[in-house]
Amino acid sequence: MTVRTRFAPSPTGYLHIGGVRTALFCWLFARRHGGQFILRIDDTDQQRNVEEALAPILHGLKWLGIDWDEGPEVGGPYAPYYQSQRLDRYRAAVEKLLAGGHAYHDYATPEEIQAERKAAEAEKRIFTYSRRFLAETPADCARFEAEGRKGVVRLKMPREGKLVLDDLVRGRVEFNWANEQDHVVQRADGSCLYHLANVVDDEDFHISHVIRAEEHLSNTPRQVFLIQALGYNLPQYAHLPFVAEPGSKNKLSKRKLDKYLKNKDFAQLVEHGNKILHAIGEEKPPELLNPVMVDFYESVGYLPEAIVNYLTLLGWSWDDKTEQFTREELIEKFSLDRVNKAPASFDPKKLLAFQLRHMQVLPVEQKVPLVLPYLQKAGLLSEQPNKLDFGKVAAVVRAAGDRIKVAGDVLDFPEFFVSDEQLVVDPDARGKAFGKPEAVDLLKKWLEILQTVKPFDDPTLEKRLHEFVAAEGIKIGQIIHPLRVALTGKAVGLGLFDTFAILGRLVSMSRIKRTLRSIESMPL
RNA sequence: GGCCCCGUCGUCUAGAGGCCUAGGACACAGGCCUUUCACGCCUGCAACACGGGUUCGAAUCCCGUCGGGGUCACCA
Repeated sequence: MTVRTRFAPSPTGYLHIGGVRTALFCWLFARRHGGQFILRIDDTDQQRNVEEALAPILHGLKWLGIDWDEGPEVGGPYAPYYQSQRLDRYRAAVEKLLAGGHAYHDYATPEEIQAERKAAEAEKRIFTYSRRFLAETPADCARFEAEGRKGVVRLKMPREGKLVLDDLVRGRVEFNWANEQDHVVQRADGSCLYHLANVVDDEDFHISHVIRAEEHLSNTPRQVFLIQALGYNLPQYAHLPFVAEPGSKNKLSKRKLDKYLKNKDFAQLVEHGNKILHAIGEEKPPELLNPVMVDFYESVGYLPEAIVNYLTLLGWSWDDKTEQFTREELIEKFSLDRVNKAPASFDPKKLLAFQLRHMQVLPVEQKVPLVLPYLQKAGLLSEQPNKLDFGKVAAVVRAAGDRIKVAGDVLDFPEFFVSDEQLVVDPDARGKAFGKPEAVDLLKKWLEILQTVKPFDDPTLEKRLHEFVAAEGIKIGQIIHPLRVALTGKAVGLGLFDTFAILGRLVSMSRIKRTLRSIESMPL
């Protein structure tokens, strides 16, 4: 049997982190078994512009490398893949249901149904529709319609027996048919409902494995009924636990950002992203700067590999120690029977840890293009960088090493890309570094030496500074800290000798001189 | 509330009757390295929800309790 899985987003304008996780598992499973992954668009009942609301979702999936074999943009043998274009299929299914006696026209008003439901609740018994407005013949229909009633089509659900389902992640699950309602499949206006559409499409697309979020588990009986009534093939089901809020078991939701911000780790994540977006002038309104959407991670410079790796490990594991996987390894190793049943809460700190690991394996040449756009958007690098610019960026990236965790972190080091005049000096750092009386004197002496350092590179500079320190009988910190502040305006940064080498002799010396002048004109 | 699902360190998880005085990772604390920061290294803290069974033996099987979540639409 060919494995065919599908992800069926509805066009909401953004890609939710929990949604991608589901898509990822579907994709991984299909790839693992050499099958197909299908993207279907659940756009029934969609008022807004579908293409517009779909674009960010497709973009997000592509960014993560989750490619689809059939669906929007690529088409496929069972097109169309938009539900809004398949309405005739659903209507045909309704006719078949009616013809087979598995559904009936019903003329009860929503209020009448509601009243029955209330009554059942009051008597503490399971609500079962009386079917008193059921119409099985054209004559019945005509009679109700003459009363001005509008008809819907309801499923004639079984009222006894049970459904036994073998779910690929949850194992055996049982439902009593008596608890199921006569669900509506076609509205009074003739349009069809999701569950019907869903089942028809899965059949039409030959979906072999329905892998979806746990919230659909309770919907499964009615879908199974539909499948059986229509004579379709029953797919295998796998209900995934959902991604939960940080530190809780509640489903992660994009609307509760305010609440999540009270979580320290989450607040830190947003703050980190905010800083980067601010620097590149792409600040977003708070509702769009939302780490619940994958777009956030792309815009601050996370690696898709890291997100994929982290998300896969959220609910799935390979063994008791391996955590870092490449995409290929994931495809090779993924299986549904190692998917956990309990919801897993999203941990921003751990995501960052995965990000670091994936950054660490990238050579400098691969990090440079990642980092370039951030420098350009921040106005620190020309749109058409020359060879020299590339060299400098590469040098900064190399020297920064693990300090650049996400691509946007390169903006922590603007000192290498601004002129002396533009250099921002942190007053605290300045005060601390030059508070010692000997600092100015040492800086002046070192400036003399600097002129003669040849070649002006890391090892030579280091050697000369150590000699200087020995000759002066000082501790290395006494000179290193003032120097760093003079060169970068900050107390923290790259290694001092890297800083010298990247800045070059000219800039280094001018920044030291500038600092000396500033101390003289504006003592501490 | 009915139905369904779930319940191992703060978090992600390993664990399919003895390998468990419960392992790994992130986080946290302390230390080391060091030129600041990041990285790295070492050490520590820390969990089988509870109660009954079954068994020579249970985190693992059964029952119950409690707790958490999902779902109950002419939404998807």
